[in-house]
Amino acid sequence: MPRKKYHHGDLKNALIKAGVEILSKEGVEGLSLRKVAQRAGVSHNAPYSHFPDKQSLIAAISTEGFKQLYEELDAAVLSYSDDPKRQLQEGVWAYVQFAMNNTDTFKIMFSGVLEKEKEYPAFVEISHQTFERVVDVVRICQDAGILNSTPSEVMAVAVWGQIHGIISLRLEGQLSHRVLDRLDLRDLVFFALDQLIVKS
Amino acid sequence: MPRKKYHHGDLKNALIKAGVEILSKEGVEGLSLRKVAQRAGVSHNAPYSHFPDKQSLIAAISTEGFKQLYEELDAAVLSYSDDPKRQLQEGVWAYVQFAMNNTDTFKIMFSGVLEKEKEYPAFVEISHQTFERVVDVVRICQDAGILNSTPSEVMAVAVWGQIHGIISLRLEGQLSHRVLDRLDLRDLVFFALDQLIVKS
DNA sequence: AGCATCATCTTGACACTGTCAAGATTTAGA
DNA sequence: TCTAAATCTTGACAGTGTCAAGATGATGCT
Repeated sequence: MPRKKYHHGDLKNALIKAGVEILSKEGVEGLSLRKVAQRAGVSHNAPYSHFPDKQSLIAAISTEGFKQLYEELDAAVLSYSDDPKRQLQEGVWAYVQFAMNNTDTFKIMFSGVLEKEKEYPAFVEISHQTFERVVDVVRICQDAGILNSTPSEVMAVAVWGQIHGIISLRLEGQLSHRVLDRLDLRDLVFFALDQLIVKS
Repeated sequence: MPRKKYHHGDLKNALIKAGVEILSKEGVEGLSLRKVAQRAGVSHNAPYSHFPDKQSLIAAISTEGFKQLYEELDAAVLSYSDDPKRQLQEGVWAYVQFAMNNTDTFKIMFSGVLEKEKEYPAFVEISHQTFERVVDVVRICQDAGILNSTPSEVMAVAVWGQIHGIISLRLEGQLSHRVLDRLDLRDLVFFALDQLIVKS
């Protein structure tokens, strides 16, 4: 494999991977360009050959996160292609699990650090693509009559926002014990989702 | 007023105010202890007489943000005390407006920087209090039959999560133009809220 | 082949950050 | 008034992102 070349071979990806690792071990606070470089075994300025600045590295990490999220979401949805409601539920649950298992990557993906002036087209594309996947599922559920027949994108925002909000509040520690003692996260999310589903 | 005393008189509050100002002018990135101190007209280490570290200042700023949010929420709700649905809608709208008008304060309040090991009791209290206010409104709506009669706290999480998620995605630039071109934010939020309301 | 160009990586420097230690100054309490 | 505490300043340190300049290796042209 491409280890030990002394133009390293595949920095950029090594840097992204190192970033993800630091993120999961030390959290968002501990993520610094210099530590990423050190962990990849290069000097503190090597990253600048591949990323113009720190934000670009973060964008790349976020992009990678979205790719993983997309795949897990897609896999979950495909597993129940004969049952629209189950498809919606398991897709949502995949989203929640991704957030819980990759807390800090998830936070960085939605940390508002991105998209100020710059564009990061790869990031924009995969996040759009992910949203489109949600729209797909919503459309299927609308066709099956378990979601209101509003424009699918609008309904998708309602669904996505619902879940994203709950998981965000959860990660913040903002969810009251009086709630979490009563229901575990899966039940809570499914309850919230049920509120959006038209009663048969 | 307490200006010009040379033990300054009321640093701590001056620091918090300075922090809020920097936050609104330079964003989260631009918020540093030293800049806060400079803006308050004291040396770079003066803040340490009032806050043990930067996180504590952030906690104080967040606490102040929650107080303001609580008041605006409360005022909106009280304005329509004869109409439960309107009460819910305008409360929600106050939440959204606060987020849009105080973008960076809002982000810091929910930035996950808080509540790691330390406690910040004032912050915890006002955020709990705010949540309780939401529960109140939810309970009123349940009594009026426009929200499902589930445990109020659980239903409140569904409502709060819904709105919080949409506004978070909005602040991230994650809301597709295909949605925002069709509906403005108020209509979008109200549509999402309507999905939670039982059809009469 | 040899050579020049270019990408990649290193070294060194700079301003800025959060935080600690020590000292100065003001206020408050006996 | 005198002492102790609270408040604020000065100075230092390691860590940060980023710029500039140089070294090192790979690539491609002749």
